[in-house]
Amino acid sequence: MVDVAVDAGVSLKTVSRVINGVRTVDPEMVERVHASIARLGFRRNTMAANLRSGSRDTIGLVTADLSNTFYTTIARAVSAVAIEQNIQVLMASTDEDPALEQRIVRDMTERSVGGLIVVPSGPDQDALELERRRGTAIVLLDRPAPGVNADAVLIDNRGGARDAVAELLAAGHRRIAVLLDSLSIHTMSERREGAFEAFAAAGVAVQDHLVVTDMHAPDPARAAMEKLIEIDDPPTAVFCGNNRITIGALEAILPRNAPIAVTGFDDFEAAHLLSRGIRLVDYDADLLGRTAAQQLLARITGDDSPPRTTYIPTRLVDRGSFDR
Amino acid sequence: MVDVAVDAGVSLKTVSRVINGVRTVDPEMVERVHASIARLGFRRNTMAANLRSGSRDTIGLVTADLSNTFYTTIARAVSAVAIEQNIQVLMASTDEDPALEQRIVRDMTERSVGGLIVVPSGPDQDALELERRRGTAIVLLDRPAPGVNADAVLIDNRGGARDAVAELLAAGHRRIAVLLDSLSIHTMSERREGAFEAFAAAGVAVQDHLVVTDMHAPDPARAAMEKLIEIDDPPTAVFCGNNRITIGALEAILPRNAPIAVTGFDDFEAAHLLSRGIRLVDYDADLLGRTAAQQLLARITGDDSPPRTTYIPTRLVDRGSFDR
DNA sequence: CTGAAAGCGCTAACAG
DNA sequence: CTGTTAGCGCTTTCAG
Repeated sequence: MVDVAVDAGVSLKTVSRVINGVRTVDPEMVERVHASIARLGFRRNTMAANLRSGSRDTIGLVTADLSNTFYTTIARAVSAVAIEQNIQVLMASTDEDPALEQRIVRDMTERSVGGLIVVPSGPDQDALELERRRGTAIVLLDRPAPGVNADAVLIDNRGGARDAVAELLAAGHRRIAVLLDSLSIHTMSERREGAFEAFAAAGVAVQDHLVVTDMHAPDPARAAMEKLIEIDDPPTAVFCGNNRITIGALEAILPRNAPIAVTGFDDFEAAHLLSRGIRLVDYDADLLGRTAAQQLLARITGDDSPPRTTYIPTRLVDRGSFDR
Repeated sequence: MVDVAVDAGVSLKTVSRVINGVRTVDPEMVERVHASIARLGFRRNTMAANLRSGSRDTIGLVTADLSNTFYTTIARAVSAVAIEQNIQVLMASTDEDPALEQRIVRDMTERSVGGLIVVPSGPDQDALELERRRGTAIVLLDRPAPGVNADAVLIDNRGGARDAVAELLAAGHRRIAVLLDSLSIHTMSERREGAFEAFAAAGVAVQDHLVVTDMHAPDPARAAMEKLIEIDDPPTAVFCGNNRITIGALEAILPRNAPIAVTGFDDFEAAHLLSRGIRLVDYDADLLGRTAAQQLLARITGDDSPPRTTYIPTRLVDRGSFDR
């Protein structure tokens, strides 16, 4: 910047003003500075600028698994909101590893990010609350974190699951299997609660032997479904806790052409190409990401109202059977 | 850091040494410094550290569309490689907009990233070559950029398409439709070349009226396929240039149960759940991302051998018909 | 093995 | 409207 100042015959500060678009500079000087910048190929160093000014124009996005289409949509939405405001996004995937998450969060704060959007991985989020107390703006995404007094943007997991199961019950199903991932994942326990609420509301008892949990991937879900198909009074319907489980269940049901109605949480690519009609709990993942990003940017720009939790609504959609 | 130094009764420099794990410090002092750091809740400022030292521990990933599962897998792979080396990743999506890409690239270099992995969007990549000349390490991903003298990691698009079409020809198909996105996208023109090479090798003339291009989404692909099904001598097979096109073609073929063999580039989620068997050109997207990241890190750490292009191999896989 | 001083590239504060 | 001076938080000399 000194070189530019010398070349343009002005002071360092004037160059700084021109770069920052300060209005109160003689147009003729602005011209000269711009010419020098172009000639010398000057490029400002944002890090140095931020060091003195204390401004933060980067936010961090810490997701559980960047390869999951759900987080991908969110990454895109956050990125889109940020770029509009000339803010860059530092992204990292924790792979559901709490230790890695802590390292990433710490690393990001050391880079003085303006704020963090976090999908919390572990049950113990004291570290996150500590960061928040240190002054890092935090928005929780998809999952709340007990003990962390921050904004959260969540899906209406309970309502979505309740609606889905209520519909099956209304259609006359009485033996409904419920396949879930680990209940230590907040979304899963919420979806289970929602499903159970529907059972209770219909006065139907939950059949424990039809409820299977801890399915992390399609394969175990397929295996569990295969077993359920073989039992004496097999279920006539299944509610799947997420898209991986839905896919696994279909891997068991479709080849056997088993007479089981399929409903699941989350939409997935090409679900509409299935030969059999299914029902899915869909939601606007883009809205989820956007909302979180906007909330964070609001906090960064000074909003200090009490933390609030926003719920993204769900709706049941038809997929498969080439419906369009 | 000054506070820590005062608290521990040592000099600033000693604190710096302890933080950076310099061996030659009296263990007793190290102890005292660590205690003070913990008591004061000191957190080092990475940006300030990098300012003086000139070190770069961030890389940038500029993709065309973060919501596409392809780029997502890559994002995950890059992120995984980076985190192993304590490097953070700045990510942004250009949405195939060359102007936005230029802004993002510039913005990232101003943040003094150590290097950039770029999926180039426009045909004109002079700006990228300029950045490279300024000293930013650049690795091109998925697409080469004419005039940019940098490493590239690409899929063997030509070979994959050639193999796919050759297989159809070997199976006796003579009327093979070819559905593609815009040929201005490098991967598409390469895939077209590969397909045409297979036709030439088999001595079969390409039938122009069966070749349709510029399909950006499933919908136009479906419409095109519907038209092709209606013509007098309809194709007996179709080669689709990417997964969106394959999905669109299937939207036309499946409901009509049209007797058309389907082969396409790219795998997609739940492809194995289709009621009809299809063939897909698959490749290791994770490897693609890893390779690019490793190449970039090698460059950053001083590798100055001539730029080289790496090709990721493809292979044909069965999907659908519940094959597993 | 330790520390004082200079300086990374820029902006804030305060004159003029 | 323009310039001077200090200083962001750390690392790099270089001298003890």
